[in-house]
Amino acid sequence: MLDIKLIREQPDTVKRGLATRNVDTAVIDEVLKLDANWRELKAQEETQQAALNKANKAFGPWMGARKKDPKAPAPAELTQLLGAAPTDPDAAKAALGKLGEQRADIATLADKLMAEIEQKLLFVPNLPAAQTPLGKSEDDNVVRKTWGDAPKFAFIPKAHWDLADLGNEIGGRISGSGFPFFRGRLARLERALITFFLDLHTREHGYTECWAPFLVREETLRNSGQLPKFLEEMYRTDARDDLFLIPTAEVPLTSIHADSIIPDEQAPIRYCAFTPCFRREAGAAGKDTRGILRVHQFSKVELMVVTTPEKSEAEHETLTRCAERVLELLEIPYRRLELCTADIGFGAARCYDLEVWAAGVGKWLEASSCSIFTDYQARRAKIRVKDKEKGARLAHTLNGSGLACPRTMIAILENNQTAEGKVRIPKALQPYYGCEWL
RNA sequence: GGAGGGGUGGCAGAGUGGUUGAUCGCGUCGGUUUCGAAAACCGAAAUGCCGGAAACGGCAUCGGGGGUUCGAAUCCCCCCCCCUCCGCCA
Repeated sequence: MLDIKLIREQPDTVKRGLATRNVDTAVIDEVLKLDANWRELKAQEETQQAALNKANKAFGPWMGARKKDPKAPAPAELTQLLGAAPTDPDAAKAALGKLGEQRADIATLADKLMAEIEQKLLFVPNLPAAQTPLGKSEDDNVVRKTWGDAPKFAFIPKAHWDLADLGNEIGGRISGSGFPFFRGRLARLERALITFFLDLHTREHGYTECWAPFLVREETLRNSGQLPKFLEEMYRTDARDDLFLIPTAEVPLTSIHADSIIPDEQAPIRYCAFTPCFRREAGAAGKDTRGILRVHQFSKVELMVVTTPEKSEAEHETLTRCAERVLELLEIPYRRLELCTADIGFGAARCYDLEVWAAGVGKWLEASSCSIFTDYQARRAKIRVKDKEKGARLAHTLNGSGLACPRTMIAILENNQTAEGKVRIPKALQPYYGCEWL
């Protein structure tokens, strides 16, 4: 969520930023209007409340005094608030009750306005960082680096669906399209990849391994920004439980420190977790659907970091490097794309996509997305850091895939194939897979 | 699923309708003392929102939401979480 104070103080900056993301900035003016209204009502409410509090505080002692002397005069606070000295406690009660109702009416209005403001802000994405390149569409993303060489073949390389049995028919029968069913070699390869990813990040990159729930509450998805905006993308259980299947481990990981304050010296806190990811892909029907290019359930090892605003920018690079390292060890050619303002994710301020080269389909495929959210998620999830001099302030969060299995698997299959249709397992993965050839 | 017990400040733990933002202890920070430290003593210390240049003032917060009341940490209702026992089950 964006900072309401920033919207108040620098509405034009906010609008400019949002405009670069192709967001209709009218919402900012609506929020400003509601906010001005809200503040006025809130001030009224609090003034009234302050007066009532004073009067009520004096009430008890008055009752006590009347026990000794039934003629004890009403305290000044009461007289002042009511305009005249009340004759007896019951009259005072009635009068105070009326004033209390008036206050409650104002409070109800104020609360309604605030709810409206929040409802609007929940649909407003983060502001892009200054470094994020301006752009109108994904075509304006910028290639920041390229690693490795695309393999050369003396034959026409096959697509992954022609190299191994993806089990799409079986999966389709038991769950529907977009649910591959691996048996034998690919199942083992999937497991090898997951273990390899986790071992690398926990042993060499300093991430704490997590095993998180795959079903979460609505509130948890709100914390990390998937809800309320992306409801259509989410699998949801029925009303008995009303839980959501996570679209990424980012969701449970981001909420680990929700509603809490972390001492600065503990930052950065780095987590990684394997989870399956569930996505309805509601808007993407028919696009890149062959093989396992786009599926409803896939495995992913996610990296997630909570840190201070001071350290977050450097951490973004570190995190991205951790993901790139996986690709380098697996000898997969990749490029780092910096997403432009039109293409960065909802909560992100800045984002690198790592795309792997897949020789069979002849495309760059997104295998990782490394984002810095600045305080956007932290504000929703109420994650703060605290330092003696700087006091408490919102934390910064980051996350990135390290990596997603299907796209990594596609690259391995397609890039390492031989003329005979065999696939060589990358050296670093061989101990995990158990042999050199698939 | 059934029965019971709990959720209070960084931790621990009082408080059952009226100056309680909340006793005491531990921990933390500052000071006195000391060559230095420990101990002792004195003192400080929550978060959010609104107003203010600031000092500061106001409001809110005792798991969350609603209610009763002039007034709620304290009474009532709903929800969530944790613990114990029973049942069921991988």
